Amino acid sequence: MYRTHHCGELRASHINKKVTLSGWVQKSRDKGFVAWVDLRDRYGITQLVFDADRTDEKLMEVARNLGREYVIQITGKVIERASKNPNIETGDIEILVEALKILNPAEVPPFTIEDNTDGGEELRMKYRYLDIRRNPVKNNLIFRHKVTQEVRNYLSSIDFIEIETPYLIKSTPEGARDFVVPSRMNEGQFYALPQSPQTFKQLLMVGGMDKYFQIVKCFRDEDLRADRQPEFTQIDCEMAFVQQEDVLQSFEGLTRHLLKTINGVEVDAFPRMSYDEAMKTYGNDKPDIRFGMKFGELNTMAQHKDFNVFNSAELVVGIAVPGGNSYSRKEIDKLIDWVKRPQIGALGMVYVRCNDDGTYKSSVDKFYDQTDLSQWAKATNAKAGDLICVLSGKTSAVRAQLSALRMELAERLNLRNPKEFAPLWITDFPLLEWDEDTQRYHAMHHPFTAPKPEDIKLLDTDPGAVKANAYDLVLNGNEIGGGSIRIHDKETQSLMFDHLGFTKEQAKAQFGFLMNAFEYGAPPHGGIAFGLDRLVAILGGAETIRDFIAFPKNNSGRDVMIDAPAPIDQHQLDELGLKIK
RNA sequence: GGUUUGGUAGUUCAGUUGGUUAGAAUACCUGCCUGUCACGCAGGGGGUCGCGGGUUCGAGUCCCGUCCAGACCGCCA
Repeated sequence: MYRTHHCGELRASHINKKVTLSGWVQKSRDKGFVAWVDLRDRYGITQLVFDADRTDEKLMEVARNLGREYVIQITGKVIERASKNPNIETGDIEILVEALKILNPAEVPPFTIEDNTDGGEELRMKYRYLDIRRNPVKNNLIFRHKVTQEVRNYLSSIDFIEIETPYLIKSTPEGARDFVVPSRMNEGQFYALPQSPQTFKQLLMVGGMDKYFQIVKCFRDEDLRADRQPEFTQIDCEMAFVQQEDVLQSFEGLTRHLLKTINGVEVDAFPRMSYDEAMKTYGNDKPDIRFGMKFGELNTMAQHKDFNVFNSAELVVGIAVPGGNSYSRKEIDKLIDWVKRPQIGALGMVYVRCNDDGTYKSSVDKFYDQTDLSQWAKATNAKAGDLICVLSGKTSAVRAQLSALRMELAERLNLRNPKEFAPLWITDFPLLEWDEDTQRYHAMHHPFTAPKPEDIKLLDTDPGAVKANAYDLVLNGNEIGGGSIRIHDKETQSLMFDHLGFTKEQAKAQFGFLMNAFEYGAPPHGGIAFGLDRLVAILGGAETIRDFIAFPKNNSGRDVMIDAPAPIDQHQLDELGLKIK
């Protein structure tokens, strides 16, 4: 037997008990007359004591030579500490060791296994198995387990069934790039890994499994970010015989359950906002509504003077920065430089200082008087002491720029409190989106999303104006879930493929199985998928999802621990009938 | 594909205007220490300054190229 107890459970009530513990050497402190060793496992730390008076001389010598991260097993007696440590759970007791066995010695680890490690990101990823021994990483993985367990509990309690769908499926041209897998038995042919189990869950609805969910890996071969991995986990869900309202209610329930059980937070009914309103008010389809700084559109009150920059702009829009009037000229110039960075791309920024005496001082005083500026202040909801930042230009670009500025300023002003949770439904997304590169419309969500019935007539005349029964769930400025009511009849589906530029033959080749299924009694259905990694990170109050993934990939999609991806043998290539150029 | 920041001891970093033998902290090793728990004290070892080229009397420092890593833009139905 390797252990009778774990390293986090012994208390004063165990005094005089003989116990066996196994774990890793966290640290030893040798005072000469006495030496202590902190023994660590997943559950905590227990102090071992070796004492010149009470410990055998040979054992004392072994204890002195233990290195960090040695795996050892000890047997000894639980005794009361002469000086207690109130900072740890087991701080009242220690183990007077009688026998010690080194189960496995260890090299000195490349970084310290402590909460505040000295190791950098890259090194920790290379030795992720050591990183996982550290509390912050370990606790994040346990946290993730709790979240997934609550998801399964809740969805099961309302009759959802978890069903696995295949990983080796077919590549489709729409959407993200696929990861492809060559087939040895079918030379020259390829599977693709799913970007989501979308069509399979719809087929499960046709199959009568009217409430399905799955916690499932999905794969997208696109460039990475701090919150994006090439393989990621979704909580994928679908329901039959439902309208949009049913889906929103069910998954508002799930989200509320998670906030309550995981974070102990009770949230009121989630507010809802149309896509158009979100874009107009926040310049963004995933607004963080924990703070204000709403957009004020200024076209009517800024395009009547000789300021050509504004007069020629499609949109003039501003936000009020709380307390921003205290910024120095230099700080404002820096802000202007910030929005002019290529990543943001604004050509410039007009600002208005809102003085405490109710007057205004702007960078465009040559063109606008106090009356104009006071109207701007009203439109942006600016108070005395604020700073109004105004951008202008093409609508879509300006909204993106001002939205980026809004988030940056909120970050600087500490308005993004990770302990506060502000969920928000965004509804009524456009069905289609114009793509400049390919000069055609693309599905904004995916090609199975149902147009709003009343908008179908617009498909031929004004495709961009057609709205869909599609929705996103936004939490603190992050899209944590998105879904839609799906098309469930063959006619509408083939109409959609038409508008997306598929020929009849292409549609049949790609999605014939789905069109066929729709001929055999497909029920009305819809669903949603949550990004689990991101959801867990946000509930955990962190911004980077890598901290909540046991073995994540780096910025260039590499696993630096196993050094993947890697070339394969010529033999393997030959078997697969592949040739590297 | 683009913009940008970085790469110096095991690790995290400093290194000024180009100038003597490249430093600190921590980790590691040795010794001391009668209750430590971020133990303390004394001492010690440890460097291809990412790589290649160039400018210069002289390059960690300047220039060019390249590799690697991070953040962001494009991309992510």
